[in-house]
Amino acid sequence: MPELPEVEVVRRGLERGVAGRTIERVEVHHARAVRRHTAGADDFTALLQGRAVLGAQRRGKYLWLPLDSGDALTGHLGMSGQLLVQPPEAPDQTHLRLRFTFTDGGRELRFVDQRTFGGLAVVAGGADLPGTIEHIARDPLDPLFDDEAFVAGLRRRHSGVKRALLDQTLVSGIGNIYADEALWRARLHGGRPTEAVTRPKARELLGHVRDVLGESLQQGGTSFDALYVSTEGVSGLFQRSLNTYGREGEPCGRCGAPIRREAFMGRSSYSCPRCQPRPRAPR
DNA sequence: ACCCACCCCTGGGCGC
DNA sequence: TGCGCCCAGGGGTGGG
Repeated sequence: MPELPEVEVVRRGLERGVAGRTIERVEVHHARAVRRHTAGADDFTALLQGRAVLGAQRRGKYLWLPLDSGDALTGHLGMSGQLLVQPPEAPDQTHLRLRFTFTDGGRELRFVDQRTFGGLAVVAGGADLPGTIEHIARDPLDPLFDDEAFVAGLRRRHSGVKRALLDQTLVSGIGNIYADEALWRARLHGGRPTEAVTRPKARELLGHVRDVLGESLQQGGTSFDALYVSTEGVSGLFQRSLNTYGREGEPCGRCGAPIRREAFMGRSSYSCPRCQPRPRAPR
């Protein structure tokens, strides 16, 4: 599951469901799920068994569980990953990749991932901020996010606004859905050159990003289908509030013009052709 | 710096 | 029914 609201929903579920518990056993059902743990699956399990989970942290779309060893169990959900907290008797999911049982004999943690773009790894000494995640910027809901640094960084770039929003080293947590939604609110086409975005407009855009992420989080995130669920298997509701994403041909909620879809970076961008006019030389 | 093409996968929907 | 496309909230890499 991809973007910040959905990942934050999962983080909260992990905080409630596994923090304070001690891992008893780890089962690797699919090697790809631990491919980022370069020392291999056996090393992965050895570093986890008997370790207590101290909490659940997030940076952008990356998650990590600090352990009492000082290491961190890091994870990224990719396009279709789920971290579920399930009773041991619950039947195995079709795409169950990893299972973690706990010494208290309670609910298991399961990593389920249809497309296997996601994965977990143990990062040595990474309890505070795993080294593999250091390159990720803070997200706009992070109290330490620096608004003015974002505004300056955006305007310093030579790129398109949407590319910049999707660049996790500039600002994290934004993916295809929330980039399109924030751009619609800001009446900006994603191809607008970043240099041409005024300081006030950049601040306004950031405000819309923050709003849309926050509103979605309150709704439990966006769930078009059963792939995007909380640790309890619950779907979010924000798809009802989307203004552009996935709504090609439907009327813009502001002006009524049919929402357009354009190819972008091998995927799709949705925007209002009237509220978000294409720049002369889109990027 | 930046951009692109391409890689990693599975499955659902669609046209034929 | 089945096949071949296209599409999907991710990121990383290597070459230009």
